[in-house]
Amino acid sequence: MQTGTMDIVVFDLETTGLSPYCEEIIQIAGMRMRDGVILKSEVFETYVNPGKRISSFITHYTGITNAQVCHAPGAVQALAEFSKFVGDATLVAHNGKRFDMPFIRETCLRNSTPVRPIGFIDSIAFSRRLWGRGGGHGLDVILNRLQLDPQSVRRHDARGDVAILAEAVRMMWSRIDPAFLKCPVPAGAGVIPV
DNA sequence: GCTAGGCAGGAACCCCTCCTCCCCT
Repeated sequence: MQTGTMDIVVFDLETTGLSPYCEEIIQIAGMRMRDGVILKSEVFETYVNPGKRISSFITHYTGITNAQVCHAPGAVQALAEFSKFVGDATLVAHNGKRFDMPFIRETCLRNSTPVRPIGFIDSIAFSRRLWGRGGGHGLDVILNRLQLDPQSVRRHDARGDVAILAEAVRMMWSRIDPAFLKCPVPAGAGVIPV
């Protein structure tokens, strides 16, 4: 993060399943936001070859096929490129504390990839801060609360999810701290390849 | 329309453990 700026990268993973310990990443997308401004030209996106078959359930859920990932880089290369894109920015993902960050951590561990610490914010924290406990904090619930149209993007594709999540984060953040001077919710830490 | 793993947060209770629910693909 540069002095005087709040650089974050909103990101999303698609995977072959829910468990970080036995499933693999198949797509990564990221979008940079600086001081509350979404930099739509500063995007990262790649498919990832999982080294295993994508189940029909996941293809149906995400729209991602085996053909789309078969010539894509593997997780080690894809995560290394993502890490370059991220730089020193703080990562933001929805339910990332339980899903996306463990997926990166465990994927690096399995591949003996050296990692570095990186700041991380779970966007669920913005929702909890704004709307308390009732009603849930799933992405669709939040989009509905913010009157954002989920049909405007391809949901469950990392590129679509990250675009609409970035807008949701921008709106939630601005309702808490319109100046975007610092993160208004507790930030944690995760790891990303060196 | 469909599966399954981990775990935060709350309850009950004074420090842990158990329980339930959430949320991601």
